[in-house]
Amino acid sequence: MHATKSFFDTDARTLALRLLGATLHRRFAPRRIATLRIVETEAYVGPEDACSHARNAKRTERNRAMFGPPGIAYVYFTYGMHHCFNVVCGNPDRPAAVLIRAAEPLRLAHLLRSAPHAKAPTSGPARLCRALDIDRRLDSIPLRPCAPLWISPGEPPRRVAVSARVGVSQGSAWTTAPLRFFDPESPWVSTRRGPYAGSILSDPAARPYHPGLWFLRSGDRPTEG
DNA sequence: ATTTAGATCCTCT
DNA sequence: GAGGATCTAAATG
Repeated sequence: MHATKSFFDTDARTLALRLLGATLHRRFAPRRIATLRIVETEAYVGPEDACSHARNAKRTERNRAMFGPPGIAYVYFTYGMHHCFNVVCGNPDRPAAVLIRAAEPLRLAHLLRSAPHAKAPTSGPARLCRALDIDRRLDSIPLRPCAPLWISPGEPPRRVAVSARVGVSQGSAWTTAPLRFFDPESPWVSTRRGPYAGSILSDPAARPYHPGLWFLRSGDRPTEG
């Protein structure tokens, strides 16, 4: 079983929630495929999102994958040394994507590459890409089975925690929008400090996405454990 | 345990 | 020429 087109063909917030617990497959060679459980995601919801690379629907050479069809990869390079991996969703008129921030290695973890002394080599978007050898060569590729990279549905986490997105530009309401999602029980989550501690999303299905500043009315409970 | 500075270069203005 | 959806090591309390 792999993710069908409709799995990705939805808004970014829905996909970010849907990807928690899903399985990420990285194919290094024909029979060398590492699998990981996705535990942390961020939604970049559309052209109105001031923190998105596709803000104002402005096309550039870098972000062109975000304007492509649902289910392709968007891999970008940043800070002179790091790559980050996103799953494209939405449609060409509403460029949107989900950043994969952390995953738990499940199988063939020995294939992963990491920094010499990294304790949590797949916790954090750039660490994950380093461990999985993801770079711009994989930008825009369709995420389908036997590709270098694909995703299959998995068991959702028991609970979902939500927080502001990490490291996004300051100065707009989008900076603090609750668009980062993670499994509060996973030790592989990248950070839980300060504003990123998160709060429990009591009923994800009951909080449908509405375009605009919907998140300003937020009533989630504080986390514990 | 928490904070800070530096790395490092591609992309866009 | 400036800044970035980050990370690490070093310094500080």
